[in-house]
Amino acid sequence: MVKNPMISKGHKKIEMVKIQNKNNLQVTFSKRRSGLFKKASELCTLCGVEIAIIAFSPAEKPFSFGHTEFGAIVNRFLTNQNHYSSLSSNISSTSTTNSYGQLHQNSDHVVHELNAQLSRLLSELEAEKKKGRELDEMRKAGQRMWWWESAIDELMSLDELKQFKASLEELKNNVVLTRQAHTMLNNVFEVKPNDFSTNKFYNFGSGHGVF
Amino acid sequence: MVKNPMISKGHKKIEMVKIQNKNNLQVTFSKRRSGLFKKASELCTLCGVEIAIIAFSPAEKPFSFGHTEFGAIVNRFLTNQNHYSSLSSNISSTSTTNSYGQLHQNSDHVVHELNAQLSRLLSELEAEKKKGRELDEMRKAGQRMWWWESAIDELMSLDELKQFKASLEELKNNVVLTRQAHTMLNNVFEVKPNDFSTNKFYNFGSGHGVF
DNA sequence: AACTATTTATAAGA
DNA sequence: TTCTTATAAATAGTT
Repeated sequence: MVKNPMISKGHKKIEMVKIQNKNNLQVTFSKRRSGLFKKASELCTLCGVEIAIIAFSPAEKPFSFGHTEFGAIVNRFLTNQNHYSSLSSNISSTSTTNSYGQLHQNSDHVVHELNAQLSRLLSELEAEKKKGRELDEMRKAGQRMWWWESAIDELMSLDELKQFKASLEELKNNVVLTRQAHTMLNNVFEVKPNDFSTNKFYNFGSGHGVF
Repeated sequence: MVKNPMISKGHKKIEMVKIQNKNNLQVTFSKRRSGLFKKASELCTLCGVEIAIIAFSPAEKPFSFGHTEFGAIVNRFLTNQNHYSSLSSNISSTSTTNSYGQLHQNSDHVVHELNAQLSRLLSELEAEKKKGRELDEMRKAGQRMWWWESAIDELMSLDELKQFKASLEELKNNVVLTRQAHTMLNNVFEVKPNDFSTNKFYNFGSGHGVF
């Protein structure tokens, strides 16, 4: 439309193939990740829905968009496995700091995310009142932000989850059990779906530590 | 078609608040979800990174964007628990029908639980990528599509995971064990982080079924 | 990090 | 639902 001596200073359409130049790739990732999270935030606000995103950067660093409880569930699971002190303290003390640190570097998007946070807070609070427990835990932990954008320290606990699973496999394959234990193991490993609401062995419906 | 040359038929800037009109909200959700997933797809292609998204529609229906392995890992986990016939078949055949009802009944918890699932699965995915084996299996299995967009039937197996976990808790609390079993159970429930690479009990590094 | 030409997304209407 | 189109928003290349 505008014709002047400085033609085509704007961008060109880019081919949809992996960017080879490392620097361009990093810049594009940052820009587009920000754009993606902004879009997600807007969609959450406009439609009142839940969205969670995990994106692994070219440097394999995980970035996420979502609810604070996202990582807290994993934390709670690990806590239930009796190593609360080593993991939970680490998570709660570092995630908040890192979240804010990263967020300050992206004030434009913080505005959007906080807007989404605020608009959703009211309706979220109502739902939480009915439930109560988990959100109270989060509040006590001081994690009051709804939306965050940061590397996910919590995900680094994957190794523990893998080890837990491996332990279960070993248990299944090798343990010598009493008859009672054998029955229970059968329940564990050959459980049938949709038939447990009245079975006392499976009534752990506290709402905590689902997995 | 054009009927009036310059009348404002185009869109207007919209306020970033929740849309009240149900119909508009649904339309906007669909459009923007598509846009979000497209952006994610482009980011994946351009930067060669992994991204996964879960978005819950206004009707609490889960939509996801991610790698095909996303759901495959869940199935693999369940399969490894030796109830393949009862669970996997159920998942593939009935979850589509039954799952939505379950979601409606426990949407709050499901959101949190799915988030936890997502975090684990993506971490798992990251681990798998480094090893490469699972990806190769998927390719050989003919699942060559990178990206998909659909309701997540695989995640509807969450109830089974909960029951599995509950069973483990019961086992931990009540089983009468041999010394060997007791040792193994201690390993399972009191496992210490980052200390298992040399422990034979935890050497299941086949690349399969990490969690 | 900021700028801007251009592409892309999308709100409203058909 | 899908298509169209005016306009808003995102962004590639540059400074």
